[in-house]
Amino acid sequence: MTVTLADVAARAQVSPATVSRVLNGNYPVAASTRERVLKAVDELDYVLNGPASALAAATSDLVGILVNDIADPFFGIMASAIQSEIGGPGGRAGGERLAVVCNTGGSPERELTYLTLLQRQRAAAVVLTGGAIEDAQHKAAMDAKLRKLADAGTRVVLCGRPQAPETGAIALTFDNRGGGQELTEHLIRLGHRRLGYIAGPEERTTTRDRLEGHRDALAAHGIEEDPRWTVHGRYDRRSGYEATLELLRRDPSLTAVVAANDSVALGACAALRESGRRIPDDVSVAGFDDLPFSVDAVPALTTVRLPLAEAGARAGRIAMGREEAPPGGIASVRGELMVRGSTAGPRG
Amino acid sequence: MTVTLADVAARAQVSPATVSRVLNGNYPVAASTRERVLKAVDELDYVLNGPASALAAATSDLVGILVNDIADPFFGIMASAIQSEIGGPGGRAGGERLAVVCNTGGSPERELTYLTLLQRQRAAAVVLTGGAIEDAQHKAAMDAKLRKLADAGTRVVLCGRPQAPETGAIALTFDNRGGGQELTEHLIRLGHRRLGYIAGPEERTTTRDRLEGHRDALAAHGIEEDPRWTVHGRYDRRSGYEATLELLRRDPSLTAVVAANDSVALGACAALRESGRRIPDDVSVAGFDDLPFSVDAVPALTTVRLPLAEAGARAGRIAMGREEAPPGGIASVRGELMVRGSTAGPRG
DNA sequence: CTGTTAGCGCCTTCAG
DNA sequence: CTGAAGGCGCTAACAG
Repeated sequence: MTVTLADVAARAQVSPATVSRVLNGNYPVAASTRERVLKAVDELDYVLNGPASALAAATSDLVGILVNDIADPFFGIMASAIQSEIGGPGGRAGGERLAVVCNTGGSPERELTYLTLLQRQRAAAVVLTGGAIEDAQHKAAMDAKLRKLADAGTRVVLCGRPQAPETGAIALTFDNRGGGQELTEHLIRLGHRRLGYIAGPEERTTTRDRLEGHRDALAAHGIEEDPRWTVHGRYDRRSGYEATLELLRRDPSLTAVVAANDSVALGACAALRESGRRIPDDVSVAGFDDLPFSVDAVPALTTVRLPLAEAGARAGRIAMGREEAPPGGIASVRGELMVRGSTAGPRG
Repeated sequence: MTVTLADVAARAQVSPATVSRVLNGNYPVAASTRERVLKAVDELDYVLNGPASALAAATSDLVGILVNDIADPFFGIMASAIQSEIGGPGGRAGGERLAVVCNTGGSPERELTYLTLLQRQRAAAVVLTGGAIEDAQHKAAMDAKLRKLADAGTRVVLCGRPQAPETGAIALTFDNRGGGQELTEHLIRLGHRRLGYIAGPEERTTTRDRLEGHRDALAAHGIEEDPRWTVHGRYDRRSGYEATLELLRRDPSLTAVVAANDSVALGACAALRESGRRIPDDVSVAGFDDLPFSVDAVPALTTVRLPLAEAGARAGRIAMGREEAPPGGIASVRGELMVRGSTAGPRG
């Protein structure tokens, strides 16, 4: 029914082993026999059986990519970059590798489940993107799982996620704290003293790091933070909208709103406008990430650009062993403050 | 070194066959033995070998998703929705299925290559998203490939892509033409007579359908189209920016610009503003898709909402055989005109 | 450079 | 309900 290696071998009048060799190209084969084999492959319309190949060779051409939300460009951009680097020569039979994108939705259980599934597939590598969940128990379970993956020969790379020592994983972390600090310092320099902060979900490293950076800046300038000025939400525009209304309710005199990311900032802008405030005349707004749409906001969003595509590409290369891991297995990737129209000095 | 089924069997004092049966849950097993097996699995920290399992059973738990660009929310949203529906019971050993997301970048070769790779993996299903490339030769190659996949038992579903008769694929198409027509009619009703159109890349069904809808509307209202009013570009904001400058150069008297999608529309807005035109006072702008950021544009974008998440979810269910295919194997999904602030009557 | 020989780890009839 | 046995399709030593 289905064509197998043996069929090709018979037609090309060689042994199955030879066919395997020309297909995998990892072994010397005479040009003439190779031709013959390729011809037979073509005539028979043969397609290698991946599972069988993976079983025999004890490796697969699958690379796992864990993301919180693939519909969010923040993750989409990284996933795309990772994917663009995992192909190329080196894989089995042709060198093309397949990206298995796993949408965890930020759920600890799904994260673990996907890792097990990837382990089951004997994935060649796994890249975990975005912040981690700050639950001690979950972290321990994750670390144990990552260690097992690494021990089984799967390369594990973290992209935009804090290092997990002792797991054998390579980490490319984002300097969220530094970026957050720079951003808030920018606002303080402009003269703001009453700053609202819309944080992401609690128990997330990204959320905490950015918030800590914000507080570092406030502290450095002797600004005492009012507890009313911080609200937690999700990383989407809807949440930014609602959180902003809440902030305005708590303290209508805020002159700036710093958002956990750009999507949240867009929601904040909408809420501010609806409440009759002008940006940046009445209230300044700042985001984080610098996603593609941020420059098109009106006014354009002041934000911290994270080199998502570059980091993803690098993570992909490291995962494939095509780039050396950074010294110590960890590298911090800095963000760049992008000052645009959404921030200005407070009125008066 | 690595734990196998046999190890688990030994520890649970049953045969490998029994272990396999409890793991796959497709066969009656006494509750007590099941307990014992599960306990052994747990104690040994056993993880099923996916490739071996797939080889023996001749099916896998992988589902392919082809997208043009995963960094684009248009595809990210569909991918996310598809993914959310492919899990659940029905798969091997636990019922979790893995989504293999393939970024084709709109390249015909990559599209074909990925399909072969998925075929090699014996994917359980494949969902192709977004418009197709309109090259006769490529189409023939694609159709042949889809047919082979279907014949091999892989369920093939098209989501937002025109039907491919004779391939055994189920199609959920978007009514791009109808949406395009409605959008332009809206502008015409507002009084516009000089409308620029920024089309997507040539040779794409989506591009052509939307453009044809636009022209249908013009024709229906007896508006003769000036060849200068149409420019082709890519589906990104940069392209929209450049195309708009080109349109303005060709005919500064345009009162409306219709863009191939929302990202292009954002770029158009930026170009118009930079050229000193107000939106919608001087020029109206319309997009397509209604991506999440479109409502946050200032002014908010008039566009055609495509139910991407719903369509993706449905495609996922059909791919998993959890929802019946539409009659005739094809269903057209309509868009909804979203009238917002970026369009208004022309001045004067 | 090429053929032979064993498995890789699991599933699935077939008996019992 | 459970065990035994064969094979899924391919690769990786070994020889030659």
